[in-house]
Amino acid sequence: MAKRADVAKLAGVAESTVSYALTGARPIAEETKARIFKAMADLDYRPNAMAQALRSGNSKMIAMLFGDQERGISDGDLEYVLAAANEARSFGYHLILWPVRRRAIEDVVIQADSGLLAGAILMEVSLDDDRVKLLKKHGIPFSLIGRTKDKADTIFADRDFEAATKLAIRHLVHLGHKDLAFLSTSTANVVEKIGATVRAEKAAIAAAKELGASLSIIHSENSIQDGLEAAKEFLKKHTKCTGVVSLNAEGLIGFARGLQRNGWNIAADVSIICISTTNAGALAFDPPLTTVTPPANEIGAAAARELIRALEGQDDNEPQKLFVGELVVRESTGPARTGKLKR
Amino acid sequence: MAKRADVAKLAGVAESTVSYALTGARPIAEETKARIFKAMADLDYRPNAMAQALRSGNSKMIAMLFGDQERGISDGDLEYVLAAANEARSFGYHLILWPVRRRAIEDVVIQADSGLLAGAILMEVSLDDDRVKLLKKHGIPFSLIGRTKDKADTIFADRDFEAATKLAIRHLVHLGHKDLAFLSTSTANVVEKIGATVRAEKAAIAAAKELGASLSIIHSENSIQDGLEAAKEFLKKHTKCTGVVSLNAEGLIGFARGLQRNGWNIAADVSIICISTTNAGALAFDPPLTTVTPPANEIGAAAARELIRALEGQDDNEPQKLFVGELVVRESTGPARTGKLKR
DNA sequence: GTGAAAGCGCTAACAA
DNA sequence: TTGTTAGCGCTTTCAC
Repeated sequence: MAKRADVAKLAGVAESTVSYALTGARPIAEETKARIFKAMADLDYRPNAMAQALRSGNSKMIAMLFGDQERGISDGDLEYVLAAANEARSFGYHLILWPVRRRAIEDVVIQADSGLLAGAILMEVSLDDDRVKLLKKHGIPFSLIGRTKDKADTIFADRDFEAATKLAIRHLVHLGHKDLAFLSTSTANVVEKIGATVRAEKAAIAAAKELGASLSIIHSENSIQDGLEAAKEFLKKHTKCTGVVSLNAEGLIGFARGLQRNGWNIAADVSIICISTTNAGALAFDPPLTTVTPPANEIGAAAARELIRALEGQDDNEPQKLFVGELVVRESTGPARTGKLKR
Repeated sequence: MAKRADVAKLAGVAESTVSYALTGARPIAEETKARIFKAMADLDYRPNAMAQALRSGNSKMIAMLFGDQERGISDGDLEYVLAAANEARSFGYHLILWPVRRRAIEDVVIQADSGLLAGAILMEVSLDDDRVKLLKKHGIPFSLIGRTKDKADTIFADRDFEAATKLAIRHLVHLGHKDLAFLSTSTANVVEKIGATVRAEKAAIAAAKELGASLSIIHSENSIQDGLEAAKEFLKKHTKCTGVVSLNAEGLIGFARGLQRNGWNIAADVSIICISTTNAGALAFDPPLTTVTPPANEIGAAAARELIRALEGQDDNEPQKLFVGELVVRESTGPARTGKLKR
């Protein structure tokens, strides 16, 4: 593989001149530049990435910290990761996918200290996240998908749960629904509270109040089995609710199934809208699910982009961005029932 | 950040001695070694990864080439990727997630030439894959998830479609099914034939023959909509079939829905088994789907492991591995119906 | 059992 | 506008 020195020799210039021609950090005579580029092409020259990284101190690698072990992986996750990888590539950066248990973050710190990592992106951020503290303490640049409670000096891309939830609730209210339920994971006994859960619930309560609807909270783990249980609870205590907003995607599969098994008709008897499933997941439902779809692409891309901008010392950044997502009306929502259940 | 020279000075030895203490490539007096490690600990020393890579010519980075744009991403994909990333980490390697259109592979070659990449893992391999040829031509080490037609000198981890399909068909035959259908994507007009499609269909035909069942092939794109169409075709032409084996995961959602809408009872009227969905996907079905689940974890890990072994010149490798997957009997299969349909 | 020194390929301060 | 040179931090050959 040809190197800088070979190019310089062939072009009849100094090695540094080749460097400057490449970076443009110094004016080079057009004619010289042409000779240099010709030489590079002739030799099929590729700058050595490791040498550049060593010399410049920037590896152009960012790690995407993926906490699998804890709560399993969900359909949507890949979209965030790919979006971040794509965005990183477009800036000449590379995304290292790093599966890491919450407690094994030290490993990442070590690799950052070793110069391998320029920065990191964290997913599944909890409101009071030890990992964030550790990265801050070690001065490792990072961005979040999600956000902590204290968000000063933090780069993040997260969902605007206030707006997303309001979009969902307003859709139902416009359809004439007055009594709503909100299906979500409980945060009561969890030490590491995920921001999404806490914020979405708070936002749902506020939006319902503002839009003049009643709201019952149904807490249930995000699994099909637990969703079935939640349906039982709903059938016992919340039958006057005609509209359900769900933050649980997996759980909603069980929840809807539970209602259907009891003879309920989705849309006709009860409207259901999910604010956290992918479009593919929504279409797998029968009937297809109305959603406020998380803009995973935009969020993943923003997390990568803003981290890279910070790494490069850009000043035109918007380090804290919120994304709402789009209301996609499919067939699981309809006008509030007025008479009896259709069962 | 402390470097080798600092450690050497503190331990009162030469820089090279520190290196040898670390690699063990040369005998070092126990007492010296102890002093060195003490110094490293005191200074919280981390070897510089970039310097090591530059000097040794091994970046310890492997790229996972993820061809998104073409056929969309599916639920199971993340599992392969994470497994590979995990396995790579356990060898001290890093997995770069590289979203790349089929035609943009040159980009990867460039980065390999630049010393950034030690090797690559390819997914969604077609029987006659240009990318494989290109990587071979450029001498870039790689492994495949899937395999090409000509598999000489190629490292791969793939599914054993013969065995997996036979497992599925045998399960049905044991339940008394004699007339089966196989649901899969057509390969007729596709230039880049994905190995899975071709091999699974061939294997299904062979297994049915061997086990004494008839087999109708139903070709349908792998989408819910096309699955619904396939169900119509099934209801028109294949009503004597009592068992269906599907290679399409997404498409099967539509297919099953189409049958159910027509009053068919899954399991009672027709048994359905899928050989390509995740366990999570199987549970989202109603009734839960019997599957021969692809061992994505094992396959992803093997692809990474064998590539790394080859990179390190190990000789105890098994570069070509096939994985069957496990038959998980859930509720979508049952004894073949004898009398009328239950509709 | 240990040390000295050359150099991997590139960048940037200094010099002209 | 261009050239010279000193390293970035590590490995490894050669020498003792």
